[in-house]
Amino acid sequence: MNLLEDLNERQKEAVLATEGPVMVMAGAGSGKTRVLTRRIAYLIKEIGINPFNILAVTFTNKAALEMKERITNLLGIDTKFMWVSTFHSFCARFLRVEAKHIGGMYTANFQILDDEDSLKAVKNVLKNKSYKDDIKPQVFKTWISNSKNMPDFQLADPYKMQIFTEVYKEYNEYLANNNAFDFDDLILKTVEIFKKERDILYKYQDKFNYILVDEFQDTNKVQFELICLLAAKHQNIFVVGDEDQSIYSFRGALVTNVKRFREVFPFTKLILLEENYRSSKAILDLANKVIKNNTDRVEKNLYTSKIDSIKPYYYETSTSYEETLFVLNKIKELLDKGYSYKDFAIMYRANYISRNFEDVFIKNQIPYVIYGGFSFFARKEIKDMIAYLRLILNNDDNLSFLRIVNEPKRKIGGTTLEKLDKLASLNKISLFKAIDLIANNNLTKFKEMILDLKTKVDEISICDFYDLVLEKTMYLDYLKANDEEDRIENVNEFKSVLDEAKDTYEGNNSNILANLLLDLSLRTNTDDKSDNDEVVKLMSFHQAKGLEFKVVFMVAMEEGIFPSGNTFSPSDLEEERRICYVGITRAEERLYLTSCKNRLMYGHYESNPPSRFIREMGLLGNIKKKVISVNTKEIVEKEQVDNKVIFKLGDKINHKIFGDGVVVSVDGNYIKIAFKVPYGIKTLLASHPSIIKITK
DNA sequence: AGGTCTTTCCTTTTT
DNA sequence: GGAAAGACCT
Repeated sequence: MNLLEDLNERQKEAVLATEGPVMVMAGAGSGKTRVLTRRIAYLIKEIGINPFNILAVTFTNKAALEMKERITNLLGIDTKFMWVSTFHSFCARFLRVEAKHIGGMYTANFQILDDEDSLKAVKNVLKNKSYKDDIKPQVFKTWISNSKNMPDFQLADPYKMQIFTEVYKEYNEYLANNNAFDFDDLILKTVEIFKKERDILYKYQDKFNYILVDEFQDTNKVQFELICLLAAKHQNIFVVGDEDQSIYSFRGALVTNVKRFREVFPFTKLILLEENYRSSKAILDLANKVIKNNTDRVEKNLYTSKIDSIKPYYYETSTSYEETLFVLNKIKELLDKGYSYKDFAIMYRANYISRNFEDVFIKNQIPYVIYGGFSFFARKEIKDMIAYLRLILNNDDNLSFLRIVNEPKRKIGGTTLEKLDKLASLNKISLFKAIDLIANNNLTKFKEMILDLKTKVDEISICDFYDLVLEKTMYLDYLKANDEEDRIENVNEFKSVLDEAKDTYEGNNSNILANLLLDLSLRTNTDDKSDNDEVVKLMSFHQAKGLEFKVVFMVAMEEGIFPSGNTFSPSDLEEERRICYVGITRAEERLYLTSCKNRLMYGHYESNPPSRFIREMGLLGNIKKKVISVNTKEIVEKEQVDNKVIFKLGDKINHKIFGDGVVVSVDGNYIKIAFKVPYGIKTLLASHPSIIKITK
C-alpha cells in the first residue's frame, strides 16, 4: 500500500517531514492517529529505520494498542516488542533494565503501586503522626503527586508545608524500603537517571533516533523534560497535540508545554491540521463558537467539506427526571430512523449524573454501559489474588503479605501484626521470615500454607496452580460463603490473563508468573470490545476524549455542574471550556444538549441556570419546548406525579392545623415544612389534602 | 476481631 | 439519597 494514500496535503507534509523537530497541531477529528501511524510506517518502510530505533509514546494503553494494531495492518510486522507504549510503561521498561542506577534498595523487580496502594502507604506513614486527623490521607496523596508532577509545588500555609515535607520524605522512604514506585515515580526516576548518568542518556539518545509523542498537550513538567532529554541529540522529535483539548491540568498537564516546545526546539516545523473528517458543519460551528472565547490559544478553525448537516438542539426540561425521558425518547425515535444503540453516547461533566439515566434505561430495557469505574486489575479480589501469587513467589514481599495475611480472616489482627513488624524491623528481615520468631499458631499455619504452595508452582500448569491457590487459601470458599457472585466470576476470569501469559513471557511457571505480576499494575481494562457493542454508552467528557459517536447527548448543561462549581480562576474556566469543546467534537451527525430547571441532587432539588456555554453556542434563544409524550410505563408514572401539586424549596403553604409555613426540603413524596412556633419543622406527605400552596 | 452504627463525602482521574 | 469509610462497641 502507498503510505501517503488518502492523506491531505498537510497530513502528507507531517508524514514526510521525518528529520528535525515537528509539531502538529491537530484539531479534533483531523486524523492525527492516522498521521502518527503512517509516519511510523513510512520511517520503517521508506526510510529504512529499524523499528527498535523508534519510540512512540501515548497516554493510554488503548491508544498505544491501537497504534500497534494499525502499524501491523500497514506493514504486516509484529509490533509486540516495539517501543510503542504509554509514558509509564516506557519508563517501567527502562527502569527494569537500568535498575542498578536508581539508587537506594531498588532492584529490577520493583513493584508499581496503583492509587489504592499508594494511599495505603500514605496512611501507613500517617499512622503515628499527631496531625493525622487534621488532614486526610487523600489530601496528602494529592499533594505528593502534585509535588512530583508540578513545577514549584508549594503550600501557602507554612505549617502544612512543614508536615507535608515530613510525610513526603517518609512516604518515599516507605516505598523505597518496599522496592516500590508509585506511578509518578516511574517518570521522575527515569528523568533523574538520565540527568545523573550521562552515559545512559547518550545510550538511549542513540537508540531512539525518532521519537513521536501523542496528545502532547497533556504532558506534564517531568514528561516534557523526559522528551527533551531523549531528543536533545538527534532532534528528530515529532509531537502531535491540540491545545484546545488539554483537559488534564488538574493532574499537572501543562498546556504551556506547547509554547515551550518551540522555545526548546527553535527550528520546529509547525503543521496545522484543520480539516475535520468527523463532524457535520453545524456541529463544528458550535465547537468553534465556544472555543473562540478562550483567549490563551493559537487561533485555529476547524472546517469540513461535508455540507448537509442536522442542526444541534438545546432542550431545557423542568426536572432532571424529564431530562432523562427526553434522551430516552430521542433514542427511541432515532432507533426507528435506522440508528442503532452503539451510535449513541451520553456525556456529562460529573459521573454521578449517570445514575438518573441508569435507572430509566433499566426500566425501559435500553442496553447500556457506563464507562469508567474500577479497572479489572484494581478490583479487590483480583488484587488479593495477585498479592497471594506475589507472596508465594517472593516471600519477602511485605506489601503483599500485609494485604492478604488476614484475607480471608485468619484471626491475625492488628496487635499481632504490630508485634511481627517490630520483630522484623529489629532483625532487618521480612515479615514472612519474622514469623519464625513469634509463637503464633495462626501465623505459622499461614506460613506453611504459602510455602507448601510454593513447592507446587513449577509442578503443574499455571491455571491448575492458580486453582490450587484459590482452594488452599480458602479464598474461593470465603467468596462463596458470602455469595459474592461477581467476585467469583472475576477471580475465575483472571485465569484467562494467566493463561495468556504463556505466550508473552518465557521460562518456567515461576518466571512467567513473576514477570506477569510485575507488569499488571500498568494494565488497565483491555476489553475494548465494548466500543463496538450494541449498547448506549454513558461517560464523562474526560472519558470521551479520542472517541466519536454518530449521536451525542451532552446532558446536565447547567452552571455549577458544567462549568463545575469548583471553577474559580479564569484559567479554570478556560479548561472547562476546552472540556466542552471536547464534548461537542465527539459528535458526528447529531448533537443534543440538555439542562433542567430543577435537578434532584443529594436527595433534594437544586436549581441552576443553563450553562454559559449554551449561550456561547448561541443556542439560548433557541430553546426547543418539547412536550414529552411516549406511551411507556415511565410516562404514566410521571403523569401521576404531575397531577399532584409539586412543591419546591421556598414555597409558602398553609396547613389546616399548623397554619402558614415554608417548604424547606423536598424528599420524594414527602416535604419538610417550617411552621411557626410552637410547631417547628414537620415532615408531611406532599399530597395530603390539609396542605395548600398559597403562592405562585 | 469483627460486626453494626455513624459520619462523611458528592469534579474530572489516561497511569 | 446513598455508598463507603471510620468509630464504636462487645
